[in-house]
Amino acid sequence: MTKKPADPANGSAPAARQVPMRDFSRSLPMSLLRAREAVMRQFRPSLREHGLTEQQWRILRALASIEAAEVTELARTAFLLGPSLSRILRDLEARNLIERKTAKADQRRSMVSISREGLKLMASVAPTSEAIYAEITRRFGARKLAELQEMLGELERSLAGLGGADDTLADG
Amino acid sequence: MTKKPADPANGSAPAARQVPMRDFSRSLPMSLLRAREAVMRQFRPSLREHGLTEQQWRILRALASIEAAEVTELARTAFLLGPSLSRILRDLEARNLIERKTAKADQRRSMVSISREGLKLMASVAPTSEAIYAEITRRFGARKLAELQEMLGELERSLAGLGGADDTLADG
DNA sequence: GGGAAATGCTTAACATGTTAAGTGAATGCG
DNA sequence: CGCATTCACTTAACATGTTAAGCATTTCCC
Repeated sequence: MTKKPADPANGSAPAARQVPMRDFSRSLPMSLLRAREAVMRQFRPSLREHGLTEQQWRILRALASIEAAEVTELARTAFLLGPSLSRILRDLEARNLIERKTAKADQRRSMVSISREGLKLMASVAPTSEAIYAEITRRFGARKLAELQEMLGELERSLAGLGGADDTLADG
Repeated sequence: MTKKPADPANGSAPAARQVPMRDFSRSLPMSLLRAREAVMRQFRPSLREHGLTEQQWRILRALASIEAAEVTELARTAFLLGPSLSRILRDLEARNLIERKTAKADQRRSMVSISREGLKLMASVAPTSEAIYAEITRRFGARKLAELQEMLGELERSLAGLGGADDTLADG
């Protein structure tokens, strides 16, 4: 199998490269996607055993660290879009893992917090999760991991304010 | 509002950190997700104007560079799961952007290739796409970009063979 | 005060991610 | 040959991503 398509030294390229574009497999989005998938592949089975998806786990973690939050704030913290979060909160509430109550001062807002049961679930998942993270750190190297995170942060910052079209977000 | 929750210097932390775990916002999956989103945010509007999703674009690019491929090979190249690819190919075929024909030697396999119309569409999208990529490269720095991609590749390799549970993939 | 605009959240609609099951075709092997 | 197994791909079912509407509530401002 060891087949290497799109070899630039190919004397008679059999029809490839019909549109002028950089090599597909080396695009930044692909690199990021593949790397992330390699990481998440490690966590998914453990989460699944506890009946949690990656996003549900993100929400519980976010809630456990900030006590209570409005939906919009939670969306920003867990990096989820409003509609996704809305659905997930509905399900987590039905499973009694979170609690909601509308704010007194502003009927539009609802405060979300993790329930006692949610905390118990977290406590049962956290050890495995931390162990996996430790193994990843060990394999890749703690220093390199820190460097990588730094670069990812820089990339994010360098693209901030290059808004993707019609948006006027700019945030606060 | 420049609010910084989970401040470690907070004299009377109001209930946070109820489960022992590293800081949520600094997890590797989150960093990768945020970085990728920052990048994709740049491309999506342009793709959308041409009626393409990110994944559809990936498939067209993959096909344009390798001429024709079996579905499974295409899934690996475009980094998509079988079911996703199956759906997308159905739609792309209905839009006459790709062509399919079952292999003679093995009726199970189907060979997929990009159509003339698909190539035209690609040609109309590629310039904008390349320009966006160039701007990203300019902002972040070409050298740093190469470094980042190298690290991402290393991360992926260092986690290969740490299979996510019951799998016996190991591939070839 | 009162209506237009903004805000916070939810629903809707369509596309993909993820896992499991299904279908038809090819292979292995007794 | 016959049949269980494997293989390539598709369908199905549920969850999330993404964009656009919808619905209260609140704020702005005359």
